[in-house]
Amino acid sequence: MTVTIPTLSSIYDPSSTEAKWQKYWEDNQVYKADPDRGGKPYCIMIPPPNVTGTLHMGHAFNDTLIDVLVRYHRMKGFNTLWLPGTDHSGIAVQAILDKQLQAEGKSRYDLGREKFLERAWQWKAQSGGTIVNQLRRLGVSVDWSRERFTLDEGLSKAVMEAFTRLYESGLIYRGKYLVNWCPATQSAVSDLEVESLEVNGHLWHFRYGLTDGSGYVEVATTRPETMLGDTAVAVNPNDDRYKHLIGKTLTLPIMNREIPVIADELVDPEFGTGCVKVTPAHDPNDFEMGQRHSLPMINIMNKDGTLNENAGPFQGQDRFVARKNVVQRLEADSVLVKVEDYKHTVPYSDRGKVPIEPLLSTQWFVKIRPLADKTLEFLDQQSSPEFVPQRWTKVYRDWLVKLKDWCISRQLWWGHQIPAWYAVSETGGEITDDTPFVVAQNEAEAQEKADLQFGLNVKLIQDPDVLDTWFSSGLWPFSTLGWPEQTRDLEFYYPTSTLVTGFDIIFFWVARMTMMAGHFTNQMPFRDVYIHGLVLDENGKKMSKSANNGIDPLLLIDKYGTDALRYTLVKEVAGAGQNIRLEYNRKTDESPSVEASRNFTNKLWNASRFVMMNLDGQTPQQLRSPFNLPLTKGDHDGSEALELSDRWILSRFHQVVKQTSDYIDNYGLGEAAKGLYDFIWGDFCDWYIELVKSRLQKDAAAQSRQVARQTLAYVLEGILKLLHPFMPHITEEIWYTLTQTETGQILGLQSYPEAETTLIDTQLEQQFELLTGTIRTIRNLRAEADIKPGVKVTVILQSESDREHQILTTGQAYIQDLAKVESLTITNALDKEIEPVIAGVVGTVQVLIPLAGVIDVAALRAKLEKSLSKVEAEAKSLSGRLSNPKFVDKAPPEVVKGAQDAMEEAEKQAEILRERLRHLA
RNA sequence: GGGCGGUUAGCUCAGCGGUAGAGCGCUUGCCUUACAAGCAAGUGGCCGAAGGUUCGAUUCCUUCACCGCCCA
Repeated sequence: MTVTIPTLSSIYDPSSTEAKWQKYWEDNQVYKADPDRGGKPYCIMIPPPNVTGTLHMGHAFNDTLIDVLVRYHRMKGFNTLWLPGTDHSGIAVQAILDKQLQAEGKSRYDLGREKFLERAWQWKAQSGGTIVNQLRRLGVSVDWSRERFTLDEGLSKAVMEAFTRLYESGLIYRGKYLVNWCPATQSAVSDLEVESLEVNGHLWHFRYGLTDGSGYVEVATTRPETMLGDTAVAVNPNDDRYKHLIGKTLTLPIMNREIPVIADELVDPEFGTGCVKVTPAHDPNDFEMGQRHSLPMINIMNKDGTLNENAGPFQGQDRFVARKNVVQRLEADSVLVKVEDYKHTVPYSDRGKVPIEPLLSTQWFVKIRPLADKTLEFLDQQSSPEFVPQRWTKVYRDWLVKLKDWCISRQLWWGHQIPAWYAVSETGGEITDDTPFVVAQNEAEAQEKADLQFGLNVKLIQDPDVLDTWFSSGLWPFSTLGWPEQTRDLEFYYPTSTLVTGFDIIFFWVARMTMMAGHFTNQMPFRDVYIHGLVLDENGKKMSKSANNGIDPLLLIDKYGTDALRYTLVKEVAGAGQNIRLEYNRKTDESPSVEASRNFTNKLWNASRFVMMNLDGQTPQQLRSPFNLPLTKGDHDGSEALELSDRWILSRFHQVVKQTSDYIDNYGLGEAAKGLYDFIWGDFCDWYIELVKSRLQKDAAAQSRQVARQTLAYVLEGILKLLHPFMPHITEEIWYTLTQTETGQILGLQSYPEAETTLIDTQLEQQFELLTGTIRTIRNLRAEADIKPGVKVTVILQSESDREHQILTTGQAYIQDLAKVESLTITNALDKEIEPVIAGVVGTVQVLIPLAGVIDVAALRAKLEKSLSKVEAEAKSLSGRLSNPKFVDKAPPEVVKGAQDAMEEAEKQAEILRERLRHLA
């Protein structure tokens, strides 16, 4: 059977190729994992994007890095699973739906919970696939058969299980505490969903009179309306100014409530007047003081941010309207002392974009210390998980140390409804703070429990609230594998290998996963955490919806191809998890850096095209390797047919194989990508292919020609494998064409190249550098002398060194070929002076090109003088160093030797250049 | 206020004890039939500032300046 390798078109077109392979991989379930196939497990869970979101650059970056790791490990023989999925993102989705309803003049309460959720699922079905489909365009090698969603049946079961278990072990409780209330979404939010913003506000000072009429105290606040809920004024117990007031009472203006003066260490005597008003139901610090001193907690606010019946005359007013009115009233009552401009930070709701209101309400909490402490034990005693780069460990650790209880209830409908059922018949049909409840995994179980506890047929109502989305995301690494069932997947793939994520999500997600995993699985959910930076816009600014400065990855994919975008993102990531900046022109949607990667794909394409054109229709398998591995010393099994350039490229290739694996194994993905770029473009295309061209001509020696073809095919196939994790589509396409493989053979499932150290010859590589250096010098001279590219020249190479002489002789055909040299003389000494001549030097080789025509003597002299001064400066610096006895004594011998060699060479070069200048005179 | 990161060629960034690199840009030649999305040859930097350690500092330490991020 003869298969012929077709020629490729001269320009690579990514769009059709990428679509073709994406479809093929998915249709044929190429990346479906099977725990029973054996091998060592390698598993990564996707950081689940919001189900209704769209793909942004952050996803493209994150998923590309993961895909490189996953594809690499798969090719390295690991039993690999990359599991895709999405989360339901409670607040974000509900906000969108509420907005839609608002546009229709309705609210979710008009619809009712059931209808609302129907609508939510509809919307998820309709727009929810968007991001997943966009994900496909990145060419990710995920196992689609295992795709998960946080509201799936399985994951919901995991959530119920986790909740009930935590509750039963006393780690979840319901209680009345101050929470961060977002009046816009009308839900409690966690500490993390609060963002502190600096604002230019005011500090209002007013007086509270002593009840006994003996004077007054002055307090200051940035939120005057809260005075309506004041239940004390506090001073520092050591503050001599106010000691005598402790225990007395004040009359609260407007409300005419008698409130005590209390002493508390928390009060900073230096701040303001040293007296602070205490509003326990509306301020975190005051709340603590209120608890310490058993103060009444008066809530003056409704959930929508308006004041309630406890606000007296201001009932029904919005909090900001009330603020103005309260101030006006205080002024009218002559208790307002002054108003200062005051810069301070105000907590804002991340989602709702309005100021947070600390509000006293009954919520569900996770008792965090036991969970955090256990996680800290893993970190401190087992260094688990391991952070890359290491410095993030401290950020993670510090956060766990100071972590407080986690409010997990959200006053939303879209999410996992809290599995608590209230015996409302006990409290007149209403859920109150005191209504007894049972926690169970489902209603039937709850009824059973309740019947036992409260008597038969007690009327139950499930808690209307849902859980924080991060509660379910915290279970993601194991719930996706089937937990709480002991599934085969869980047994084999858990704990996962690496978590790849941005530093912005360490607190939100990473810590929650480690805490949940520590508690439920008694181990950390991943071995490593690979933290990467953010993709910044062309001005170095964080991309955000509000700044509207996002760069659409799909636009760049359309323009340059997925592989080009992927390669750009990976290449830039070098270094220690820094942010990367993406060059971008908003007017033209062009990106110079992605374009550079696109050019690289085209280079690879054309190099492959060249190779294939010269294989006479043979595949690499048919051609076989140019040698038989393993090569052992003294073996002559075909390797003697290898020419210098063959041995050189094979050495370089295996060097790069080693380097690439070393880098990837240590999360140096950017370095690996750049190394491949340099090898492919520099070594393979610029040198090897150029060197081999003459051997591929029809009239070349048959054996030499065959070995060149074998080497080309061998190295090209290796390149495709090495590059595949970074650029999966183009490499798959070329490999498919090159190997004329049987159906079902996929490059992504081939073995990654292993470094063959017997083929690495650093000495040979060094020698080769003299040849390339010589070629460069001749080219330089030609360019300087303005010799047309087509014109062949005569060159004399003179060196006293036997070593150099020998290398030049071995490679003389290369020099003649690549430097367009007609007649090449290699000599130890010049027997007669040749003039006119242009000259240069490389190593200690004198390079001479005699010219029949006129030479621009002045230009040549300038050039020689420039080279000379450079070389002299180098020689001087080196000799200075070498004449310093301290250097010779203390520096490592190889450094001293290196300096000596370099000085000798520099001096020799200087001598040659001076000689040439003399001749010019 | 506390912590972290950055400051290297015109631009975007590597390098991090032995005297500086890439891509893009720029200059000059080339349609040398794999590639003009290319080839070849060039140009371009007292490596933010000042001290210190060292035979030697862009690289390590200290201080400072500026930019950015996180936490209060």
